[in-house]
Amino acid sequence: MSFELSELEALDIWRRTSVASVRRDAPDLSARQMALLLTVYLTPPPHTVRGLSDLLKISKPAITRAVDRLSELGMIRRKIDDADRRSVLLQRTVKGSVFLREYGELIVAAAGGGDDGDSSGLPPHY
Amino acid sequence: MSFELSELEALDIWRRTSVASVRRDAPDLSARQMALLLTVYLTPPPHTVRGLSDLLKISKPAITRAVDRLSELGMIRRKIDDADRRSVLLQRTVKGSVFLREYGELIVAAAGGGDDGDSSGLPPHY
DNA sequence: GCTAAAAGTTTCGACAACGTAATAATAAGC
DNA sequence: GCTTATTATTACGTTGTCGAAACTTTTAGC
Repeated sequence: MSFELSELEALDIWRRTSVASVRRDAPDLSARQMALLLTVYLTPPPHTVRGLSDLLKISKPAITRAVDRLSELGMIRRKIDDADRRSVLLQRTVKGSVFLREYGELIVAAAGGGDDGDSSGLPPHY
Repeated sequence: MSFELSELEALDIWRRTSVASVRRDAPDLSARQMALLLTVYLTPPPHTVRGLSDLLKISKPAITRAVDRLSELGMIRRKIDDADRRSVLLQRTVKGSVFLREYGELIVAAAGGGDDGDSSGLPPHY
């Protein structure tokens, strides 16, 4: 039962974070794009299209498109690997760091704040 | 500094969950769709298009489209409000409950499991 | 060097989602 | 009851994304 509660709590933190992010007018990233972005920022390099394709079990063109999108948003950068010029290394950017830092703050606020305060972005009757 | 670590930990849990969900071939929901779905399931009804539009600060057509998509996936259901037949009440479905229950399990696993085991879906070299 | 393999991207037709504006359908004001 | 307001959806033109297959560039095999 405490396991049950824990799942519900986890989902509710996820909800508060998602709602706060959407309300902030943050870019409407898909689950794939978010998973890719987080992987590039939080796991050790190098990050290649092929590697991410295997990790996320998504086709390479889908990775290319996600990188296209995240590049347009300035959150990721392509760099040709000098050691193997077929490969493209995916690198972090300042803008992406800022975005994820703020996202982390949202999660922490959603987890720590509980249901008090205004941090959840919910109207009073909720 | 512990605050810093907490944010990083939070983001890493988010990463493991997102990666696991994508690898599972779960539907590639956008942040908006996920926020809408979680709100319908975790906050008290009634849930209307108008209400969600205000809550998420998104246009009503965008809500309608998100509901269209989630309805196609069988995760949500429309029901006309008998008290005010202009309004549409958004209701849960079995399929949506199952999806979110499993999602909650993914979060709990990502948070509790740490970096041991195979639950993160990461290849050995990560 | 020449062929085969590998890494990424592009192309294709099809579908999904955007914001704004226009349109049903219903309720409220008086 | 007739007008006005409200709720939700549809129409529109544009842009983003999909999987599968074709293509480009570079490396590896020998």
